[in-house]
Amino acid sequence: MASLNQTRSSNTTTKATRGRQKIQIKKLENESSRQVTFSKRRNGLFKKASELCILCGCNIGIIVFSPKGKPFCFGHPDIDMILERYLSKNPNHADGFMMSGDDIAPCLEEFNEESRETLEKLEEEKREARRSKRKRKREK
Amino acid sequence: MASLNQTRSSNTTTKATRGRQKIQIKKLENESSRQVTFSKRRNGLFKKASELCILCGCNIGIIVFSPKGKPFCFGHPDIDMILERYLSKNPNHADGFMMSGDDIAPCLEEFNEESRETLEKLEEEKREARRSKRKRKREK
DNA sequence: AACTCTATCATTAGCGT
DNA sequence: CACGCTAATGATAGAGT
Repeated sequence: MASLNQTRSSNTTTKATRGRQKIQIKKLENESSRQVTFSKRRNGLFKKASELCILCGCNIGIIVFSPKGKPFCFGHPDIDMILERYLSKNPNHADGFMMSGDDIAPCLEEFNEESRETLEKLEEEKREARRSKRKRKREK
Repeated sequence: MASLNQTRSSNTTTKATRGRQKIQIKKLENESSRQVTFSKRRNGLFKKASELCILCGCNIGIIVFSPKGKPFCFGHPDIDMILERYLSKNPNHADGFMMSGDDIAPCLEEFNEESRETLEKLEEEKREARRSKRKRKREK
């Protein structure tokens, strides 16, 4: 049974599209693609939130200010209940788990190429390690 | 070139794992798997939010109350700024775009098997239509 | 600007540790 | 209970309409 894995090798067959391409997580400078991405990903985010609510029976509130400053909200059961509950429970915002966006990804302002590249190199190494591990496993 | 698509037919080769399985978006009744899913998906949600912030330069605040009532927050630049901005801009919560979780997916309480199945049948038909369309295209 | 489409990348269900 | 893994599902970049 011949390996058919690396068919699609190239040049004669033209693909319909290049499909999804990998992107860097950095500010989109092109105005219109930023707008498109904003819509798509905002929808994706709200969908994820909705699934989490249903799967785990939890309550979630999300407020998004678009680049232009327009607010978009998601809430289950509804955003105001979430806010009330949050504000009454955390009058001084003391307890509970708190995460700033900067914890996961560097802040926009402080973001620099070097640290991004370092992070990516690490991720790529991880993927590579995984790949070769899988390969070795198959060869056993 | 023989079709290799339906290899993996079965019984001799044992896979390491069954991999990710499709699930219904309905409340997880098993306590521990609900807890695991909650952690995983909450992290996923925060990551998505963080990427959206960076890509589009927008501000996002998220408040999640776990099934047990513990609050988890995400905020860029930080949750309190988002809340202040939201509350001052929308003192009576009138303008802006608002979405309840129920708009995307049926509310937990009102969720019934029948409507879920209907929705799924529709999705499946959509997928099927897409598949056959693709096939026809290939045959041209 | 909101849709569709496809190829590709990213997330995660179900197990093990 | 938080992590690691693999195979699968799910999200989406880029292009077209």
